[in-house]
Order: sequence, then C-alpha cells, then structure tokens
Amino acid sequence: MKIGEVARKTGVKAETIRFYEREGILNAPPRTRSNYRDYGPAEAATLVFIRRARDLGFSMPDIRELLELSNEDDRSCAAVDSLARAHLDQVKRKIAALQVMRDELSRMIAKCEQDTISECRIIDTLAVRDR
Amino acid sequence: MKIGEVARKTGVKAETIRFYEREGILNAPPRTRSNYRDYGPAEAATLVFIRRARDLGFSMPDIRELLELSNEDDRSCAAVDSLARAHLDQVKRKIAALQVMRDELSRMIAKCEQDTISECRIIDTLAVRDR
DNA sequence: GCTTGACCTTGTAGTGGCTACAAGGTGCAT
DNA sequence: ATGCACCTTGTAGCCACTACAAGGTCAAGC
Ligand SMILES: [Zn+2]
Ligand SMILES: [Zn+2]
Ligand SMILES: [Zn+2]
Ligand SMILES: [Zn+2]
Repeated sequence: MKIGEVARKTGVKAETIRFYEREGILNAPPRTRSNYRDYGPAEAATLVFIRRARDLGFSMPDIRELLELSNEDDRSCAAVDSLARAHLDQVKRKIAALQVMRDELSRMIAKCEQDTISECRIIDTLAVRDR
Repeated sequence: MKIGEVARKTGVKAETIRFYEREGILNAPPRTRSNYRDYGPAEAATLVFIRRARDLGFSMPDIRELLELSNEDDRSCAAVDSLARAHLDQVKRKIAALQVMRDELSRMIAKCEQDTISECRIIDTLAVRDR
C-alpha cells in the first residue's frame, strides 16, 4: 500500500504519517523501487491505534509508551491503566478549567446591555476601571 | 516602573511582557538612560486587561481587537459582544469535545480488570484487534 | 511519444502563547 | 572591588501537526 491509500484507510493524513515516522512512533516501512513507502496491514493497524489514542487526547509520549506496552502481551496491564487514569484526570481538570471560563464569560455577557463601549459591562469586567 | 515591578504588580511575567511588546499588543514604553523599560500605570492597566482576557481564554487576535475597541468609548459595543459570544461558543464546544473524551476514557478504564496486557480492555479498545 | 495529472519524495517553515536559555550591561550594597 | 539582583537582546524549544516548495514517478489518453 502506498501512503495515500493507507491514509484513506486509516483516516491519518499522508503528511501526518510521515511525521509519525520522523518522530519514531511508526516504523519506517520498506520502499518500492521508485522509493515510495510500501505499507502492510501491521502499519495500518498501528496508525489506527495512534489515531484512536489521539482522539482520546493521549499525548505522543503517552502513545509511544502505550505502543510499547501493547507488545508485551504477558506483562500486567497496571502501567497501561495508570497511564490512562492519569490522562483521564488531566482531561477532567481541563474540563473544570473550561467550565470556569464558560461561567465567567456567560455572566459577563449577560450583564451587557448593548450600550456604548464606555458603558459595556464586558469591557468593564476586563479593564481595571471596573468595580 | 521597571519591568520586574510591573510584572509583580500585574501578574504577567517579565518575559511575557516583552513578548506582548514584540507581538504589538502592548505599546513599547519609554526607556531610562540605561535602556531599561519604564512603565507607567497605563501600561500596567493594559497588562491586567490582557491577563484577564487570557484567563478567560481569549486568543491574542481577540485581545488585540478588544483593546482597540476598548478605546472607542462612544461606539456601540455590539462588536465586543459578538466577539465574546463567539468565544463562549468555542469554549462550550471545547468542553463538549473533552466530555466525550472523558466518558470514553472512563468506560475504557472501568472495563479493564487488571489482567495481562493481552487481556487488557484498554489496549483492546485502542487496537484493531478489538470487538 | 508526449503531455497531463495524480501521486510520491525530501526539506523547511509556520501555527499559538509563551518559556528557557545565553551572553552581556546596569545599579546598588558591602 | 566584588557580588548580586536586575535588566537587555536574540535565539531556540514546546506540541502536534500543517503547508508549502521543488522535484521525481507512473498510468492514461491523444
Ligand atoms: Zn496523557
Ligand atoms: Zn457590551
Ligand atoms: Zn475567541
Ligand atoms: Zn488493563
């Protein structure tokens, strides 16, 4: 499979695939005689793994570790679990921070009565002149 | 005021203040004879404005626009409001996306029963071998 | 056999919002 | 005179891509 085909099959863009190879999270595939990358199903599977993990917000160092762990079939999965749990915690913290922003923005917007800028409660809230 | 003092007063680090000057969202202040930046209260106020807006997640282009608008006292604040509303929408979308991640991660983690990696439901969910 | 077009190759630079140096200048106290 | 905190400029790094530029390869159609 050439890079374009594996890109279509896995949902990972060709440029991103080359980027993953440069970063060392995807093994470099063999080349055809015209120097095109020639992928097999194993690489496609790795790419799907990477894409799913990225969709769940895992970082590239996380994914590198998950990929290594996924090959050690008979070890305990404790490391996988704690990595996933740590990541879940981080996602929860990010949500909480965004909810604070959302609530503050909503309050700010609700107070504005579409007047002139000198009366605008949004600008007031941001500027030192407020309160 | 030298940069360190205004940094302490506004909660914006000196390096970040210089960065804002380079980016053109904070005016370059006059210099002392020894070439140190010499800030007055107006620049400090601008920095507090920027910091508050950043805390609410506004982007630097957004902030540039908010700063420009904040000087036009007698214009309507419609532009301010729509900018804030657009930003709120974006924050809400980000929260929704993170909640999807959170729920998927939680489900994945809950299914794992701390077995070997070949049985791990987390790895299974990511890999093609799943289902 | 020659052109067109889709695809592939490498390398480099840009995105956002900082942060972290490196290498040197200034100001004040001891 | 020495030390130390502070300031200056410039450059590079962070993350996960994305967007070129400039060129090579291959099949189809005329
Ligand atoms: Zn993580
Ligand atoms: Zn308003
Ligand atoms: Zn915004
Ligand atoms: Zn597990």
